[in-house]
Amino acid sequence: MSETTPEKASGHELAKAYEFATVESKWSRIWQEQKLFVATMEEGRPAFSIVIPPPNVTGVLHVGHALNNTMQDILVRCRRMQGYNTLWVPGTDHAGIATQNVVERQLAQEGTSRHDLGRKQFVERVWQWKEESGGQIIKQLKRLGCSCDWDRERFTMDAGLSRAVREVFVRLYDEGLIYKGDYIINWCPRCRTALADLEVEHEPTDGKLYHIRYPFAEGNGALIIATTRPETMLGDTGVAVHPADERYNTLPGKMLILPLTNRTIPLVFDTHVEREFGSGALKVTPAHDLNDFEIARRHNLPAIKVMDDNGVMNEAAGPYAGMDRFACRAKVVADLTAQGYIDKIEDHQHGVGHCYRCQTVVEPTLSKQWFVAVKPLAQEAIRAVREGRTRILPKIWKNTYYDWMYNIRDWCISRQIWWGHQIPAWTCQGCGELIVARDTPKKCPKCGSTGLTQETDVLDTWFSSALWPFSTLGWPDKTPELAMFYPTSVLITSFDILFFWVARMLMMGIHLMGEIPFTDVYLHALVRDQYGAKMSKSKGNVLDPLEVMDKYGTDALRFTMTAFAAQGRDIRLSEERIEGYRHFINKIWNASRFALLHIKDSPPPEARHLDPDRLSLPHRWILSRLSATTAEVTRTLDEYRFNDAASALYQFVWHEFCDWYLEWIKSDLYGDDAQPKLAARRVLFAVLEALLKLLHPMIPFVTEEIWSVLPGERTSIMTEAFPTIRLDWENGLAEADTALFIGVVTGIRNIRSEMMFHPGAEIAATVVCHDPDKVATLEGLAGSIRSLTRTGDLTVSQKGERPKGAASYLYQDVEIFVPIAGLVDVPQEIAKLAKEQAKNQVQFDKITSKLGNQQFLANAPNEVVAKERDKQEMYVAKLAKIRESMVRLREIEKG
RNA sequence: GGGCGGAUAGCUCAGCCGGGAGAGCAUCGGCCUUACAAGCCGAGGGUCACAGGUUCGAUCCCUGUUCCGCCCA
Repeated sequence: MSETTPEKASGHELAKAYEFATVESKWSRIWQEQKLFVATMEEGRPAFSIVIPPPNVTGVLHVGHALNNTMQDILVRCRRMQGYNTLWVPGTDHAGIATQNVVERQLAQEGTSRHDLGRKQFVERVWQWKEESGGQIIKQLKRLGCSCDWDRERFTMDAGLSRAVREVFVRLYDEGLIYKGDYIINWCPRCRTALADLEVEHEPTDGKLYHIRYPFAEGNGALIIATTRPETMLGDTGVAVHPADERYNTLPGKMLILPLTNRTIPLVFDTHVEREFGSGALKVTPAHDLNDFEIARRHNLPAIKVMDDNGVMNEAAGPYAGMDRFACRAKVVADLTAQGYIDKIEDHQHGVGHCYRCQTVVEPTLSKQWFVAVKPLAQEAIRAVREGRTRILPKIWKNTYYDWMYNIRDWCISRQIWWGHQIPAWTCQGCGELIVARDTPKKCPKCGSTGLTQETDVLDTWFSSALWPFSTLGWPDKTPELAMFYPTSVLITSFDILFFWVARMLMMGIHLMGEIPFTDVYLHALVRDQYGAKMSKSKGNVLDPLEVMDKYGTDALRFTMTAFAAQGRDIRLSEERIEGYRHFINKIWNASRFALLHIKDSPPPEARHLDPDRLSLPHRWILSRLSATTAEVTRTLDEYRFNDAASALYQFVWHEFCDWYLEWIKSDLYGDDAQPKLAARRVLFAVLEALLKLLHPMIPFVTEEIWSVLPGERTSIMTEAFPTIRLDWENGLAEADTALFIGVVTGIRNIRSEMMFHPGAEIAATVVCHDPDKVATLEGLAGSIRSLTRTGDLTVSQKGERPKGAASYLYQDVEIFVPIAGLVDVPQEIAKLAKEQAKNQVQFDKITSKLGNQQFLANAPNEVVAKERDKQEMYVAKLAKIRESMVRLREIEKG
């Protein structure tokens, strides 16, 4: 890269206001045209890789994506600048149910349906939709500035990934880890598909608890069972009680009559019955409840399905056949009441499962489905985390991960929809043989029949996402990409898909690659609105990142996200915060404009050759701060403490570089003295370059724009080396001297402000300090102090008395006086000092009693004790000064 | 029912291995000072939820309580 960018502004000037819109679109285009995001694969360089958590192809960018991808981009841009071979793989997820729903809604509007179209045409139609309107989010990620290698964009249904899916399916089937079986699964009657346990959301719902009388088949009396779903009783094949329950232990072998059906069902004893719930007797509906299914298995009870795939009662429900499940519930209750079987009905709150895609109440149903036996895979995945081969961060999530992994149940992976990877299994019409194969078989290997029908179900979308870290790198082929970039360096995602995705990637990666898919997992918070509510369109509290970018600029959004990325559970975002950080972007812009006024004729400095020993205090200080800030940014980013990195930079740029350094060196920059002027220009230039580079990963657009107009031949700032720590620049003495300087300047300004001097008015000031070193330092800085405080006469001395009629300020042991002829309100000054005295006395007493405590002296570390002694000394000096001043003031008061 | 997290300035949140309570925003006062009013200068504001305990010393560690949020069943 040696060419300069064609859009380079002329004359090294920046527009008066930062116009983010044009700048952002310009750089987005140039970065992509120049292929600056394309992964490098050079020998001898360390590798850094991330796979993007693939957003749904139906998705549009929301603030969660903005947060997630900003974090990834920061790391990727930073590592790229640090010289790593860097790859960030982008892509989208086919989102089976969600996408199918979108297209089905379209069809409904056109007055047709997927069934009218047929499977083949429907799937074509979905592809068409995907090509035309899917993947909007990719454009939006580009707008966010994400430096993904866009040439490697993947889709979970593309040819390569589909091949990987088939390969995995066949391998796991051959290993006996995938099987087909009858089992209770969660059924969504609206989507008409099975769901995995994870895809069911339990919501507390107000319902009723129905206590129903089941009469004994022989003799009088009845058992009372309690249920929240009375309609399922039509499928009851038994009643269970706990074997140790004294209420029922005299009843072995009894039969009961199931009301409304007159079926006779047995009473069984099972230790899984909760004795405290209801009457302690449980109706057993094996075809519509997971626990009942397991009880039934233990007692050989049959299963009767009473509902069809639409949630409508079937023939087995007898007279209730054809009724919707909820209508049936009402009718069953009415009939039971009429026939005297209802004991009582109570209000009851319980968790009801809803489909995570459409919120329909899920029905547990007995069904033939495909499953992954995940237990053996989970064991390996647990071990990888236990042994620290994969780190889960923040570590509070480790236990959640273990809990889930230890209690994991087989994963239902078949879905009765059309959009997805059709299961590579065929049934022979001739002999009934089940064939699972990578390539579509021509004939049955057993009987030779060509009458093969493929399984109609498709796989859970998460099955393909679980392969993402290696399928996107070309697996099952052995590619150079896999060799260089697998395992990936870090996965950054939100904690809510720890189970859905992270855990499954770990299982699949370890099993199929023999190696973990990523060394770090960083789980970040969910973004909520300013009141802590989850953002949702129905609540209308959505902050649309696209609107935010239009209004405040992408960098403002990105910096806000970075500043908010603290490790925690949620982030409350409000527009004011974004606005606040837009000001920061603007501040950088303006500071750069100022710098450019002074460096526009300068050649870029060789930072390496800056020798702090030959520079004056402001330069020694800012270089020291620059190195410290570089260290802080580097360290915090290594630890994923994005917010700390952001605040370190915010503090440095605004409050150190702008507020102090720039103001401080103005006298040199505007002065006539050539040597200090040149030094100021060189250091200013070097520091500006460094801070732009430090900021670039967080706010790429504004930094690139400014970079491009700096003097000298410029290529993209992206290709520059990230600043490194300069221990030779770090200078504790310069920092201490500057703290003193700032303390004194602030003191004088404080008096000016308190005494209501006009900001333009010139004043005189006297600074008194017993410490000769400090006096010497301050004398050397007198010129700067005067110009930053508009002071004409400034006296610095080791000994001095409080001038008559002067306002005062105390910075540590430094006394500052500003004479105010006749303006000083003596009683008010005395009151001020009294307050100050009280405050300091409290601190002094605290320290003194601490130092008088033998236990403290014996137990506290020496450095803590020494620190306390220093503080005590400082307070002694400070209190002496206050007393002295008060004496003088009292004398004046008396006249 | 089991588990996890949170409670710190008006708001949103930092606060590492226990050693003088911080930031941003908001507020108040003064300024269009030649990079920036999207700015500058100055100021005020906290019983670190509550009650115990450990310790020379607790916002921090331990126990309990209250409230809020989340996950799993």
